Amino acid sequence: MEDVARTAAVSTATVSRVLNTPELVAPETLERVHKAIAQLGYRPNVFAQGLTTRKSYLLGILLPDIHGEFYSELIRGADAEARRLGYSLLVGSEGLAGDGGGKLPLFSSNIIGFIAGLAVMITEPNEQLWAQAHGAGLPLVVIDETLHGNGVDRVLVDNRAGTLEAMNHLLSPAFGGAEKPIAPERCYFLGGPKENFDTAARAKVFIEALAARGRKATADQVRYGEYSVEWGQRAGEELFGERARGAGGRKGEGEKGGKGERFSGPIGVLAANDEIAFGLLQVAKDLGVGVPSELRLIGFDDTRLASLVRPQLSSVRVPMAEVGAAAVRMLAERVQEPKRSTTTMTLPTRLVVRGTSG
Amino acid sequence: MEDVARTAAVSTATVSRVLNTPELVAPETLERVHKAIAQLGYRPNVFAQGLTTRKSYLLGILLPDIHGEFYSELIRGADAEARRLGYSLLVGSEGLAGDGGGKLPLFSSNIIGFIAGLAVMITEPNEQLWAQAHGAGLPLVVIDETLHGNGVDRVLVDNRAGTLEAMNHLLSPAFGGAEKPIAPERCYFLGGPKENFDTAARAKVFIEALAARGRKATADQVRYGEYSVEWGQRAGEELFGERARGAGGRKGEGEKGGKGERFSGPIGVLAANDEIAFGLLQVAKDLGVGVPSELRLIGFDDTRLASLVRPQLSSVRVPMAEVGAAAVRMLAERVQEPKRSTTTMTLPTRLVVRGTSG
DNA sequence: TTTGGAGATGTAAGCCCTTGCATCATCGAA
DNA sequence: TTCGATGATGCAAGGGCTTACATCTCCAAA
Repeated sequence: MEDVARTAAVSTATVSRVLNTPELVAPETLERVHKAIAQLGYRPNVFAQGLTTRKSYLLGILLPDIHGEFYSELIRGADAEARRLGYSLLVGSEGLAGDGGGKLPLFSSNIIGFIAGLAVMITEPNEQLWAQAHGAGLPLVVIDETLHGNGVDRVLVDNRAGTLEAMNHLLSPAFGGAEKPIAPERCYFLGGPKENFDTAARAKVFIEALAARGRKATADQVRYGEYSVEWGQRAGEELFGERARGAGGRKGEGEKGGKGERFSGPIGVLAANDEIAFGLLQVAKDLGVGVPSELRLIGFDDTRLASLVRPQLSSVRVPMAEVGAAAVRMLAERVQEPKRSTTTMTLPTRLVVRGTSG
Repeated sequence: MEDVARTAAVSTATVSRVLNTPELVAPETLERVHKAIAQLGYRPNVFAQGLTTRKSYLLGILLPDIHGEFYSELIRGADAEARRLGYSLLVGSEGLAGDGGGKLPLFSSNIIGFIAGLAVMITEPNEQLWAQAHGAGLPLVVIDETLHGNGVDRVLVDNRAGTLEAMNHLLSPAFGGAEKPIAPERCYFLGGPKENFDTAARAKVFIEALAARGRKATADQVRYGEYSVEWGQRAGEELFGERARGAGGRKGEGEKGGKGERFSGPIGVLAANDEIAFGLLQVAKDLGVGVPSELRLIGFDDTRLASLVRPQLSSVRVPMAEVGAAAVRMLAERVQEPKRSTTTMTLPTRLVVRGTSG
């Protein structure tokens, strides 16, 4: 910087001003300094800058995982917004941390000091992280969980509306009566992990929707597993296995409702994400179960997967990119204005009807 | 830091030593200082640290995209290795940058100064980036391209071996003669973008493999598109559309080899990645093309997708996580020892045979 | 007893910027 | 002509840490 100053015959203060507040510098000086900078290839030292300004343009985002369409899209939205606002985004994930033995910090402490704020999507309770970050006085935004009271900015997804819409689609006569509704006792919910916030919220609404039609959901109807294709497949095998047996198929032990059940009407399944639905769909096809004639299936998230499979998957659209973007935006606002009152933002969901639900 | 020093009745230098070179500090002092640190909740200022040590524990990795199993896995491997080595990883991508209008830097210049080194996987030539990063004197590792001569550390994937193995599998009698080989003129290569390094390398070997069997590959047999399911689908429709027409199907214009060709034996397809293969497979099923009886299909990368679809996809395994890890490792080594001679590392590939290739 | 060296700690310079305040030149208004 | 604004620039004080070098203790060897 001194070299630049000397070359341009100004003081280092002026060089700094050229970079930070050019409107305070005389035009010809500006040009001279710019020339010197270019000529010497000068790049300001970000550490020194950080040291004096105590500002950082790095935001962090912590996700349960980075795999899959869902998180990719979320990251994309978050990153785009961060760039737009002049920040960079550092992505960490539990999945990544876990590789090292489960005890690694989600961000190495090396990095935490660089970060101006942190958006956290920890879908299962994680008090330790919470305490650590909150204790460090780091601006925080929580994605998609309602934990921790109201002392924090939050971005939520309207699980209720989306699930309700899906259930209505399965359980109610369609407009004009073109489709027959599914009987409440023939509806299933295939969740992710039971403790997962989204799964819990969606299961709750599923149960309520059945209750509203006078059916108390059995444990059988609400199944928990994980957010994976494999679990969807397993669940499908169980489900269709049971029904096949029930219909007088193999083993001949009609322990479930007796023969003929399979053909007494289609079953309806709401999956907690598209991966689960995908797995289920695959098994259905393998077993020759007609979709949507015998199985009406709705996924969740409306990831790319939904339109890639055949028949295309009906799914509750969750605006993943917007979630990421909103989180970053809120975070940036809080970073710039640490004492503004906390906000909660709820993003809408909506059912996208495709082939698997008739 | 001064507070800590005062509390522990030592100088700031000793506090610093406690943190950086504890072996130089007397045990009881060590304990006293640690206690003071804990009590005061002291956290060193990373900017000041960076300013004095001129070291950073941030590595960057630049990818064409972050979507999809391939890059997720690559990132996972890179991140795990970075953590293991005490670094953190910052991920950037062309896809992300593109969101902002295509002209955004892949990393905002805010951040570039924080980074100790950069791993770049730019699958298509990008001189500008190259010049920028290299000019800044930033340690660099190039992933999966052979551009830029030998002046750089590189991580490569053995496209040749994998492609060759796949082609042998398609074109040669299987061990024991259980499977019939595909005729060379009935083999197709479905590439990604023509300029893409990997696609180019694989296409080259594909052509060579045919040549070795006396068949000069036609433009028809080597098709370029993009690395997407959609392109796989489109390619499939073209391919089977042609053959159906050729077989005297619709339109009746036998412009391709006359009727009966469809049944004169199966065709073989090598896709440049699993997504393309997935799209093709889907269309094949839609059109009632038997797999593997009429279509023998091999994908590339062996992503999770390959074992999720039915029938499961034969695919050339590319060790994605290892590629990421190797890149980070090389980068860290170069950061620590800037003038060591450059290395090129080639990671092995191998064919994983599953249902789609018989 | 003296002395050299090892071990522990302190002193202070330096890393590279930003920015409040001081200085200086210029110019229009009184 | 003088004076107060105004605009442009310089001066220098930090900001929090690391580390070469200096200092001081203590102990073993001479």
